[in-house]
Amino acid sequence: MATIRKIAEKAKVSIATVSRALNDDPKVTEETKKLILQIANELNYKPNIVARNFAKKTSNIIGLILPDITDEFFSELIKGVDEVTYQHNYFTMVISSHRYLQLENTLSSVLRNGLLGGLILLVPNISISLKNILSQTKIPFVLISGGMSSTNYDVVSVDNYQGAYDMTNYLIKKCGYTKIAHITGPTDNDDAKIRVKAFKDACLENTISIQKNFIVKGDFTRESGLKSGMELMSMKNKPEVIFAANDMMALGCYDAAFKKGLNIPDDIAIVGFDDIFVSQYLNPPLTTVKAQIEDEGKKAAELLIEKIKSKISVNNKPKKIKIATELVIRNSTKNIK
Amino acid sequence: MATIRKIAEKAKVSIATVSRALNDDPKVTEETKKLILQIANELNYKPNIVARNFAKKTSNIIGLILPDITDEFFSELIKGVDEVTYQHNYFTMVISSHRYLQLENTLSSVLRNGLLGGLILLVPNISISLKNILSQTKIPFVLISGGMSSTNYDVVSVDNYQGAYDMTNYLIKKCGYTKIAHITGPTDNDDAKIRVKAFKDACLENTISIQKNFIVKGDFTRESGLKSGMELMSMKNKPEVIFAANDMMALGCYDAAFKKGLNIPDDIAIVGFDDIFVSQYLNPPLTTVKAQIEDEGKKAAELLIEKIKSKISVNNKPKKIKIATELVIRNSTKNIK
DNA sequence: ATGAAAGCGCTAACAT
DNA sequence: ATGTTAGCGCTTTCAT
Repeated sequence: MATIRKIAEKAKVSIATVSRALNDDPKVTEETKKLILQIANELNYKPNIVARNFAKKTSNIIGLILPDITDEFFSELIKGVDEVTYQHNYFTMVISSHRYLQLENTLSSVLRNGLLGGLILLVPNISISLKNILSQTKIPFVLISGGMSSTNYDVVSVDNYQGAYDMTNYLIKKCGYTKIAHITGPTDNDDAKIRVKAFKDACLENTISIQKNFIVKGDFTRESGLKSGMELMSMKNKPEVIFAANDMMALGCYDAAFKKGLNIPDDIAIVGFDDIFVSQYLNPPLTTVKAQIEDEGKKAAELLIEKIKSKISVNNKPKKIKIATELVIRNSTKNIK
Repeated sequence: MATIRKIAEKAKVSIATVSRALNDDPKVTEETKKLILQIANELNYKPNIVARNFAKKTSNIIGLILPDITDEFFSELIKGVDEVTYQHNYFTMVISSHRYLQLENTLSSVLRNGLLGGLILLVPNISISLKNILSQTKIPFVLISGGMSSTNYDVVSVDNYQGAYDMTNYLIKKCGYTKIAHITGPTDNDDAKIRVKAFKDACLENTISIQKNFIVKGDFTRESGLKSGMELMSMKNKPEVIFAANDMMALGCYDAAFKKGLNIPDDIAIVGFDDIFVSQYLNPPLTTVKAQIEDEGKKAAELLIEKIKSKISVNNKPKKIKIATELVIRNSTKNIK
């Protein structure tokens, strides 16, 4: 395997010059640079990245920590991240926070083993223990998380508020619904929290009163959608439409409607959030909120690399990037005005 | 940041001893080992993996090279791989072979930059140029690929033959269809090739004659499924059932049936291969062939790690692992006997 | 059982 | 503009 030493010998220069030439140092003559590059090419030289990272005490590997679940949009997210890291000559390392190990453990080992030059962290919320760990690390990171609240971190997030707000508004203003239920996500999930908030705000601003029992708890799974959907559909005075905090739960509501023998949208309308692949194929196709997840990955990676490259401006204000959402109107709702 | 040197000082031993203790070398006294471990713990020492890999000229990072497309099962595959690499103290690095760069370029840089200790490679087929590159590398690898033909490589593959054979058999024997069409995948895709082969074999063995124009080319996309489906459904003497080589194309056939005003399965039956998430939600739910993709990832990773750890037995026969498939009977076919 | 020292391939002062 | 050299943190001979 060719090393800079071999190149140096062949070119009759020092390894330092070779290193400089390879790194395009302007202090090297064009002539020698050309020679060295040519020899490197002949020898089919590939720099040893491990040695380089080790010597520079940096790393061009970016970690992407994902929860230990399979989610449809992970591959989109990975793709987005990888696309921009790749363009900047970084590598992407996908790391699951495994069930046996809490996120905290995964993090604290990964943050200090020298492997990573930066970190993108997908978390349901920004907990105290997370803050503790993150406060100890020197490597740049950005969070992907639903809430971007008051933290000091750089975070990119789907614009949950706008998305849920628009949807609720659409339900009220365009469709004319007044009896609107909401199935929430997990209580510790920031995306979910913000979606309820926006839902409530939109109702209030349209002077739609929110029945307490029209807001029921879910956990983002299809099963919980089924369960909560059943609950809602069994009420004597049932809602006209159910806004599930994500599409998977909307799916569960479809199951519930089927069980109840209710027609969508005539007997009960259903909408979701996410626009997962299946949603367009449901019967009827699901009205939902779509976010560009690949874009979220890209934005996170861009922000991270910017942070890495400008270590100076570490005291910049934390950046909060929102990924725009868009309403996808299909046939699970109708105009009842 | 604590290093072995600091630990050595505190423990009043040499760094060599610390290194040994940390690596559980039996030559170190239990006593000193205990002391060193305790100090390491106090200092919150984390080994620098980059330094270790560099010194040992090995790497505990396993590369997983994926094509530059988003596919639903990538995240399952990644999960499977990561689960076992993690258990063996390896990391998983996901690498897309980017569109600008051919797989060959991605590979040849990644194979020699020292970053990876092993490689899992997902490829549509095993081309000559791929063989050329792989023949030059010293790092252990395993392929995930449809065909496992005559190559000298370790490869894990979905059992395409059995899956497609079973499906065809089911169509003939259980349902009683005799006019069966097949939409193939891309011509250079080994999974696709084997599926056609199995389809033909099963027809022949059941003395079902195969009309030439009943085998039409597709490319695994929904659009091609629509196109080929239209073609098939427009024939004066159209097939009773279409076996699409994957679910995405079956989806396209659903679109075609809709356009043609044909009822599934009464006017035309449709089956697929893969069992992607959406298939169960189609109307009617799609009969298809399912493979455990997460398992495929696990198997690939296990095989790779086995290879890495037993560098000696490099001359072993290449292993060929098949991931079992299972028929998922839903309602896009019916008994016409 | 432990220590001394070389070295992995590269970068980055510091000379010249 | 180029060379010399130390050193990144660790493993691994080779001594002892």
